[in-house]
Amino acid sequence: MKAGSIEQFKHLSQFRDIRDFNNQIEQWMIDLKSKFTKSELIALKRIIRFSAKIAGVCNAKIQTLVSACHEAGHEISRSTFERMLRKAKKFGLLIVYNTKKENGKQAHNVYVFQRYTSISSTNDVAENAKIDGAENYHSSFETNNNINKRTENVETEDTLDASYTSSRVPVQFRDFVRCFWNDFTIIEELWKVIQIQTYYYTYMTLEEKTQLGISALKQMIRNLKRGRKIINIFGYFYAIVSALLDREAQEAWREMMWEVA
DNA sequence: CTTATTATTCGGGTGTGGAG
DNA sequence: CTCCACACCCGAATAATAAG
Repeated sequence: MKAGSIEQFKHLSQFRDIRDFNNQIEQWMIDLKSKFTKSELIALKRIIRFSAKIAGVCNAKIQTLVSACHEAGHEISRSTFERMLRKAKKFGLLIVYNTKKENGKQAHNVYVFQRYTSISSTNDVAENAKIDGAENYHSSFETNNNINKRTENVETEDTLDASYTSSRVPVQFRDFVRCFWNDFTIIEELWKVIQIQTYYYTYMTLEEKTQLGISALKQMIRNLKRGRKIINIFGYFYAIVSALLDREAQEAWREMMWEVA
């Protein structure tokens, strides 16, 4: 891969836009926040900031990122940054591509953030996977293998994946759900909940409904990760959406009262 | 409070791959 | 061959936390 301006790495981006990227990062962070040290998180936040032009792609070299941290008042050493990158790579959060200059010389790296991958709703994801101390000696080769195996399993499952989702479901919503349930039936069911609940809210745009769905989903995922036992995700989802709509209606009502008064 | 244990960071050394 | 520019690794120094 040749070095050069960030424009030519556009195709590497895994995200529709910056909001999509931020959503994904938020999900990663729920799992990974505790896996990084304080300084590593500073480094991570910095590289995320540098990945805005093309959502999720960063072509700045490490030294640039390190000095950017220093300018922001955070004294981070290069080693710390590299450690963060190694960890992030191991978790599958990002992929590092090497580039070469025109003359074949080794050049800067391109860091590409990946979409969040969670196999199921079970909360053991955050529990096991102790990545520190002795396990540092595991080669990245090994880790990559594991990740490959996991994705393979998902792909060869009997159920049809998210790509079979009906086009009535907004893409944004579909892509968010698929991180957790890559199954078109679940995605369509969840979207149905939104449709039913917002049926009489004729003023709501599709965009607003999508955002409502995503924030309700986030809340559900958060609670699942905290270990809450949820018997029926659809029922739980329904309740969250209902609560969100109630709150919204209440606020709208209050605003109206203000206008009258 | 001081001391012991653990976690985190830093600096330097190693390896790679191409250029001069 | 050496040099450069980078990623990667390891041990010592330092910081944070627990124990006395």
